[in-house]
This record gives sequence, C-alpha cells and structure tokens, in this order.
Amino acid sequence: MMKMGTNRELVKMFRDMALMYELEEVQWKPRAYREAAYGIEGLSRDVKDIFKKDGREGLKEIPGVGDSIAYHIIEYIKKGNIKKFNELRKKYPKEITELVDLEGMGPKKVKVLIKKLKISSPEKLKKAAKEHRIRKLKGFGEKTEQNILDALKIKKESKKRMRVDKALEIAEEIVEYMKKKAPLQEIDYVGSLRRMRTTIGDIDILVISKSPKKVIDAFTKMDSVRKVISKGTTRSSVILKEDDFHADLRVVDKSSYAGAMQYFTGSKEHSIELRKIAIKKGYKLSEYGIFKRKKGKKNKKIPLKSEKALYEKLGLQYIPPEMRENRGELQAAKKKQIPDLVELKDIKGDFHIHTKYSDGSNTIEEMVKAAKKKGYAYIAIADHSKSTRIAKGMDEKKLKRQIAAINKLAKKEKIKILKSAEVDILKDGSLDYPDSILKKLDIVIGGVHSNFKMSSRKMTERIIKALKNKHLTILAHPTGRSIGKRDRYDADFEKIFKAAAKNKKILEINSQPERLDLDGANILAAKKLGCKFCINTDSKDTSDLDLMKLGVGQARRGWLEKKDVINTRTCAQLKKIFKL
DNA sequence: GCCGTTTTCGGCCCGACTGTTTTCAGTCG
Repeated sequence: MMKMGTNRELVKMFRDMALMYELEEVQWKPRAYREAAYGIEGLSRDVKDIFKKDGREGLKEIPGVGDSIAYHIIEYIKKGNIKKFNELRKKYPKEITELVDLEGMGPKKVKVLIKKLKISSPEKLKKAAKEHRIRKLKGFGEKTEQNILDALKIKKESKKRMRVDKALEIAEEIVEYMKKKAPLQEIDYVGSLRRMRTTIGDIDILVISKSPKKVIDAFTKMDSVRKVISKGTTRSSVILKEDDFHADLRVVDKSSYAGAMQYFTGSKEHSIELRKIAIKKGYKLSEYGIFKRKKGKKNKKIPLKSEKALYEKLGLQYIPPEMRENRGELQAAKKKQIPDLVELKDIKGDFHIHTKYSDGSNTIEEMVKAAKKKGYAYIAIADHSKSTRIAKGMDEKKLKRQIAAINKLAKKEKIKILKSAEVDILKDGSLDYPDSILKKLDIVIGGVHSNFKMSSRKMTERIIKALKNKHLTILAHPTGRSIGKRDRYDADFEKIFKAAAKNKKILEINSQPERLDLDGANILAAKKLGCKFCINTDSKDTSDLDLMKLGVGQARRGWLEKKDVINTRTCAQLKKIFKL
C-alpha cells in the first residue's frame, strides 16, 4: 500500500462522489464533498497518520471534514473502500468525469445524455454527435452538437497544466501586445499566475479601459489565438495555438479595478471566504467591488482605490496574492498577523550553481560574472558528486581541482565564492564523498538522485541519516518530485522536517520550474516545525540565475519572511551560520 | 454535509456568456 497515496485516492473519490451527488440532484452535498477534497489536498500529512495519532477528532480538524466524511475516511483506511461510493458508482458509467470535464458540459447535460441516449464514454458521445442524435434532444441544438465535437477534439490534443515559467512568458507577451494594439489604461496578469502556483491552468488578463470592445477585438485577433470560445462586451475567452492553452481577458472601468483585481486573482476558495466575511459585515462583494446592502433599494458602491483598501474595508490586513489559498490567511489577516513576506530584492546570493565541472554549460568564471551582475554578495559553486553519472559527477580528484580553481579565483574577486558540492545521499543515507573531502567544503548540499522507489520507512531513515551527518549543510530538493514526471518520494516528511529543524539543517527551495521543491504547501508545513530555508536556482547556465523569482514565489506561498531565508543574510552573518 | 465573535438550525458567492429559447437554464470562472 502506497502511503501518501491515501490522501490522493480520497481526494479523487470525494470529487467523484460530489459529481455523482450532483447527478442525483442532491442539494449541498456536492459542495461539501468538494470542500472536504480540497481540505485533504492541502494537507502535508497522511490522513492515516492523523487518524493513528488523533483519531476521529483529528480528522475533523481537516477543513471541510465533519462527522460523516470523517466516517468515510475511517472506513477507507480500515476497509480500503467506501460503501456509499460503491453504491453511487454502480448507478453511473465510470467515465462520467471525462464527460463532465469537456468544455461546455456539466452535470445537467451529462445526465440527459446518459438517460436519453445511454452515453457512457467520450467515444459514444462522439458517435452520437456525428449521427446527429444529440441535436434532437430538448435543450440541445445544432450548435451544442458541434461544440461537443470541438471539445472532444481539443481534449484529445491538449495536455495538462502549464509550467509557471512558460505561462509567465506567454502572459508577458500578451500584455506587451495588448499595450501596443489596444486603448487601455492598465493591464495585468492575474489568476493563479499572479499567485505563483507551480503550474498554471489558464492565463487570466485584467484590463482597465474605456473602450472594452476595441480591447476585446484586439485580444481575439491575436496571431496566437486558435479558437475564440466566448466574446462578449466585457470578457472573452480564447484557446491559444501554443499547447491549446486557455487565456481569459476581462475589461472593467477604473472604478471597479480593486474588486476585479481581487476577484480575478482568486483563488476561488479564498474569494468565497472573503465574500462570506463581506456578507457578515453587511456588504456584498463582487468582481465590481464592495457594495453596501440596502433593503428594497439599489446597493451603493463603495469607492476603493486599491486591493489594499478593499481588504481593509472588510476589516482585514492586506493579503499578498501568493497567500490567497484559503489556508488560514483570512484568519491571520483578521488578527493582523500577515507575515512580512520575503521579496526578490532581499536575496543576496545563491548556494546551488553548476558549472562545466559537472552538468553545467558555463565556466566558474562565467557564472561568477553573471552573479556579480545580479548584485549578489556571494555564490556557492556546487557540482554533482561522483555517483550522479548522468550529470557527469566529479570524482575526488576533479573536486580537488575545482577547489583549487575556486581558491585561485576567489583572491581576485570581490564577490564571495563558496566551495560546495551537490553530494549524493546514497541508498544507505551516507554521503558520496569521504569526510576528508567534505570538510574542505564551505557548504555541503545533500540530495537524493537515485533509488527513488524505496519503502516510506527506508526513505525516511535514509534522509534522516543524512540530516544527522555533521558535514551536511543543506538538503536539496527535499521531496524529489518532478512536475508531470515523478511524484515526491514516498516518505514521512513531517519526520524529515522535524529532523532538519533539530539538526539545524537548511531546507532548499529549488527554483527549477520542473522542481519547485519544496513548494508553498511543504514550506508552510516545515516552517511550522521550525525549519529554516534557502532559495536556490540549481543553475545549469547563466540564464538560470533568473529563476530565483520562481523560488521566491514558492517561499511567499509558504508564508516565509526574510528572516526565514538564509540567503538574505549578509556575508558577515553567513560566517556565523556556516562557520566559514 | 459542513459550519458558527449575530446561529447547534438555517444558511451555504456572484455575475457574464451561450444556446436554447421567447424569458431562461446551464456552464464557467
């Protein structure tokens, strides 16, 4: 049995149950099951551990989980299935989620299709559409039939969510293009990109303009647009040629800017909570701003200059976009306990830089020059150790040569160049170099690069053994996940984070877009356990140094302040930490 | 089914767009 898999399986099951209850036309349950799924998704612990430690009451602490759903979770932990889930499953075809996920389809339409045409899969749906059987149904028509065929085609071609670096690039291109081609006062990208999620579902753009029609025309006529899904007087939605990516644009006038920024930045869960707070205070919150509720009369709009003013009007401290995930930030804002988040400009150096000595494509000198250009006070050169053969890891001899080269270069340079290495944490938890070599290094970055598939117990022991090694300074990409390729290792990360805190080891926030490891949720969990962090780029070439902003984004999502991040320290302060 | 500095019962976010209708339901974000 996979360990952390339990959470994922429950999330999937509860989402499916929500959908099936929707088909049953049961009120409110769908929402409750979705909220529970979302609550479980946000956990950094395994529900099994929670149950083992704190029982049913512990489970009920999970946001969205009450008596009934806690019962279902226990049922699943003990028996491996949920009776109610199986009952519902029998009534509906297995592939309903695929049908509902099609653009323009929802539970109501799917239900009619199942009932009237016995459609149970995307294949059967396609056949029915081609045979023009769908247009004859009440509430359906020719257009809907064609849309279904389009949606099936797009679904087939399109891939998963987009990496944040790519989404940033596309969003910036759209913003630049729109600035040139359309009459507008303000344009920003919003949505999950502004919140700096690790992956982006679609690109959201917000515009202030007095001529919305011209703006929307310019948007839908971009060369990069493949299909226009909707085009109204204030909003439009398109599919881009690049990877069939969705982009949405919304135009508002200046008086609605604060409301629209808040609304379109999300997250949805955060916004829903915020609206509930507004209602309690006698207001109504919409994408147009805050309105005073008046019985029998038109609601009166409250002028707001900024998002900050919007939050303050609701009695809250301003919440930075990266924190808006309904993970306790609204409660913190109420108590005026929003942390002063770390910023890119606070970063004074980078501890994880590769060169031609292993798998980097630039020399030490070139990387040093690029770091100086960034205004850094220090960098650490950290190439791979010998066991990482695919990355051309260095043997002891080569590392010694590199150390000598750095010593020589350091004499000429003002920027502090630290000697480091990304040392493999071997299968048994020992490090890939002998102590005699490790002690010559200023910083030792330990990382797992092989034997990913161990039992949870063994992997946890392996990493904790490394964390107890007196030479190790930093734990690189602690969970080992690779976005879209590989899940994090099966291990008890709460134990690992605790061990890191206890042994005063620093956890890396790796800024490579396919890693982003730790990510925001892990960081938040580790911070609560007393861990310290550093944000590294793991650069393979000089342009990779720019990835720092992605790591900072994750740090902010994990509520980190400057003091939590080691590479915001000055050179002098570093000496105390690393005993240089 | 969940939740509570107005509630242990009675609420549960809100508006735009499309396609089908001829005033609105369904879907989306």
